[in-house]
Amino acid sequence: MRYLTTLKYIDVVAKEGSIRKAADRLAITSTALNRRILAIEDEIGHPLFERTPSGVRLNTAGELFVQHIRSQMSDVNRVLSQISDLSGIRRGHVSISSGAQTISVFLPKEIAEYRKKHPGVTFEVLRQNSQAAVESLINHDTDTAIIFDSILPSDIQIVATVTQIVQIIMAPDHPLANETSLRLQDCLAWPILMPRENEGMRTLLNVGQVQKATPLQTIIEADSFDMMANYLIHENALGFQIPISMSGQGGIYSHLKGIPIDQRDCPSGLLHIAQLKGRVLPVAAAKFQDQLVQRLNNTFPEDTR
Amino acid sequence: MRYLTTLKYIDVVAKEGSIRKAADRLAITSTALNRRILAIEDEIGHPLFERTPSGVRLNTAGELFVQHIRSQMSDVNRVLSQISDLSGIRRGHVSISSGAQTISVFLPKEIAEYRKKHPGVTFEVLRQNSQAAVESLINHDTDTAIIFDSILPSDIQIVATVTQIVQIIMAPDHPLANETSLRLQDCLAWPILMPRENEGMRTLLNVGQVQKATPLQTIIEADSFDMMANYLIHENALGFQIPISMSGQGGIYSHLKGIPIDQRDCPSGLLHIAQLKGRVLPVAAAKFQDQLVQRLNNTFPEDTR
DNA sequence: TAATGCGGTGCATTTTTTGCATCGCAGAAA
DNA sequence: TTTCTGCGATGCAAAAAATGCACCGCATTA
Repeated sequence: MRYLTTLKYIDVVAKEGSIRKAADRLAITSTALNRRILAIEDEIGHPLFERTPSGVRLNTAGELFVQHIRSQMSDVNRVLSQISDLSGIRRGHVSISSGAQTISVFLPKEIAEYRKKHPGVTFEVLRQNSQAAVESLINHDTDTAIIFDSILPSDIQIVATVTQIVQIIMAPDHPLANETSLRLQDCLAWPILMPRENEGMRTLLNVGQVQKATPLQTIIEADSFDMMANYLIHENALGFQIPISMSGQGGIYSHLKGIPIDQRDCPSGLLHIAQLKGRVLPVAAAKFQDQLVQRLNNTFPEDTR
Repeated sequence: MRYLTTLKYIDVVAKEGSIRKAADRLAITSTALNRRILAIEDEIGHPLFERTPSGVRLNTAGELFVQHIRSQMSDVNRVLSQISDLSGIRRGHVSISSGAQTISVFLPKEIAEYRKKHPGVTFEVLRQNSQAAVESLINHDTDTAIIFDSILPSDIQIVATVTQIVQIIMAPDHPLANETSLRLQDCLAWPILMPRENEGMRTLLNVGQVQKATPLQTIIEADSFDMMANYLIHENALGFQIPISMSGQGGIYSHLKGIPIDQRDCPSGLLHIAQLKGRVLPVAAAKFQDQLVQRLNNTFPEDTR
């Protein structure tokens, strides 16, 4: 969209923090870019950037304006995708934030299913913790997010929620593999693979650990659930995962056994599908989100919404 | 805003229904305008207008796009007004739809009071029936609307509501002027000034008239309440008005007596302050709307919200 | 103190936009 | 029917705007 170039430029400058760097990225001269910015500041009658010796930084007016720009640009995309939808082209692009828990098993399955119906739609998947995911939603960098157990700010709209009991995962020949429920005490004797601090699941586990003062033998802290799952093949250790990632065939988790932790030791978490409040999603994103919501609700109907 | 010119042009063409007429209004050549439109249609990859021998008309894609344009433009205005607000300039523009009942007494008082605090703010007041008011809100032609007794569609957000009992108004020396409440039967002997059919108040009056089969002697039907009020000075007739217009000193209504109609004969109506759902109003408009809402709630606290 | 990297500016060049004259076309009017 | 009018589209030259180049002043850094 040609008429949006200036806006796009401003956005890039804001992100790069420097006119010259932005110009470089946009493949134009810094002077051209500089002048566009001066021109629009003049038009607005108020500077958008603070000039510092090392570059530029948005001032308050700039913050307001850039926020507006981002919402405009994503709205244009929405309208354009609606328009292409009219001609039956059914193309589009969906951009998703996902936590580490859901990204490797659940999401690929869903995307594949969606693309069977709409092969023209492309995807972008970002693995982000909940804070980053929220930020991406606000910046219109992503359309929808799958966020595990985090309190979300009020400008984020929760579209669906399911409860997920934390499970202890292990190799199928592990001595504990035949239990139907485990307490944290049962795990003391075994090496533990622990999700890192900024993962939502860690918060849940901390509850039990702190309350019971259970000194788990954490041997690896990682932010990759896949890495931990793969490790379980090699050492008789214990890891954690939520049911949504255990379900379905294929992938590393199907070779592992998952046993729920007793609720007294570890509360169950909430898995949310969320989007920016008030935002109208592009057709493709909206439909994909619908699919996610339906899938969650069908797979975990016991949920207390 | 320079980068919005093309969008503005499209909007005008859509409204005029003809490229040449729009070009005329925009003070450019039809060819320049035509080419801008062709260019953007090309960019979108889909025509926005249907070409007819007598001009152009929006197609579905165009409808979508124009709707988007309007929301963009009003959003830009909002952001700009927020930005000027930063520099303490406090300028802005408020655009209001009002029904005939409130436009001549209530609104001027409120606007004057607002402008005492914010002299930089300009106003635009449109006298419209409820359908037109709703349409104006949807098109972003007005920011806020005062609508009397109408069922509003779901894309309109009601910000405040007060109940308004219909009053019979008359000259202060009228034989009925000392009653505290009147029934429609009491009015049969007098000439009646009746609001026109498309006014909300007329609907309320019809209820009583039809139910009771009371043959009121309507001598004048008018869509101007001021005209009717002024008429009462010259002939001992009866008119109708709602309390909000009777309150306050000054103006024609302060010389008239208003007596509520018995609720059995005429239901009371609802006066709404409304805006487009989901729209973030410019600062000036939002503050003015706040003032209206507060005024209504303070003046008519008995309201059942 | 020299060097580096930043935003801003004057000027020639390139690209885009505009206006004029004109075409083809489809209803309206004669 | 034919003529006429008003519509959007297009070729071409003129006007306007955006761009790139060379360069400035300035503050920080080595």
